[in-house]
Amino acid sequence: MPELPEVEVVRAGLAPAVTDAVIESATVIDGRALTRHPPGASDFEARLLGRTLGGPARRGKFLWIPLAPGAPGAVPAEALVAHLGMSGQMLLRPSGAPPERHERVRLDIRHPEHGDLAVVFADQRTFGSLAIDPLQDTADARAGGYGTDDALVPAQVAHIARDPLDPGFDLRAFRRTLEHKASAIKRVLLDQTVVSGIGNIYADESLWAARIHPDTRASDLSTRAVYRLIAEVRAVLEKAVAEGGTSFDAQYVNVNGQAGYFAHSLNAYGRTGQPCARCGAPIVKVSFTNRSSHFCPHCQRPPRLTA
DNA sequence: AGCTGCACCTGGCGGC
DNA sequence: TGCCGCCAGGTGCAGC
Repeated sequence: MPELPEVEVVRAGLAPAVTDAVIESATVIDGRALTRHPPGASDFEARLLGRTLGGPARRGKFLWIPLAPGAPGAVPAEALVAHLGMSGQMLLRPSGAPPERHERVRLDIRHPEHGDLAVVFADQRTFGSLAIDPLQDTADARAGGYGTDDALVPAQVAHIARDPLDPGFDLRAFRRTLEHKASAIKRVLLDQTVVSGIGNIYADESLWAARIHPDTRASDLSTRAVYRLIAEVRAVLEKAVAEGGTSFDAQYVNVNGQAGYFAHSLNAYGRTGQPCARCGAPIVKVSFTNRSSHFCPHCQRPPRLTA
C-alpha cells in the first residue's frame, strides 16, 4: 500500500486497535523485514516485549507507533517505524489466526477494550520494513506528522519532507525549492525530501489535473502553476483517502484485507490508450527513470525547448 | 552539490 | 502447456 492515501488508510485502521495495547509477543518470521533495524531480529523482539503502544502517526509514506516509556506521562523516547515499500501490508487478525501469505513479522497484542489481536506485517517483495527508532525533536517544533500532537519524529524519518496534507507543510518554501530545481517536475514530485507522500500513481494524477506535462523543468513553472499543482495534489490525495486508496490487485488492502476504490477515479495512471476525460485524446504512456508516466498529450503540453 | 541510474525482491501476465 | 522477459504502488545510494 505504498503512497500517502494507502498508508493513511492503514494508519487510521490501526489506530483504534493498537492505541493503549500491550505487546504480549513479537515474532520475526523473515529477517529481511528488518533492513531498517540493523541490530536484528532478536533485539527487535526483545525490545518490543511488554511495551505499550501509542497512537499511530504518519509522515508521507512512513508510519510510526510511539512506544510508551516506563514512567507514566513521560515523553516517548522511541517508536516502532514501518515503511510498506511496494507491497507491504499491516493486517489486523484475531489472536492465533493462521499465517498470512508472505507474513514477515507478527505482534500479538492485548488491548484493554478489544482484547487479544494479532498485528501482521506481510510483504511480498520485501522492500518494506519495520524498525525501532529513537524519536527526536522536529526541526520546526511543529507536530511530527499526521495523527500526533508531539513535535517528535523517528530519526530515520527526519530527512523526509512534510507531505501536502500536513498543516506544517510550507507552500512558499516548496515553491522556492522548485525555483532551483533543473529536474523534471515529475521527478521532483517523487523526491520525498522535497515533498513526501506522492508516488507514481498520484504524481501522474496530480499532473493530469493541473494540466502540467511531467517533463516540464520544475524551475520553469510559474508561481501560479506551482500553487495550482499543489492544490490538485491535495485534492487527489484527499479524494483517494476518502475512497480507501487505490487497489489494483490483492496486494493493496486495508488492515482488514479490503480493497480501496480509487482505481475507478483514475484519469491518467494505467489508462494508456483510453480517452482523456477532458478532451478525448488517448492517454499516452512513456518510459521514465525505470518506470512510466501517463499523461494526456493534448491537455498536458510538452515543455517548450529552452536554450 | 546536484542529479541520474540502478540495485534491491517476488510474482503475475502476455507472447512465443 | 511451458518458459522467458517484462512489468509493478518505493527508497537509498553509487557514481558521474
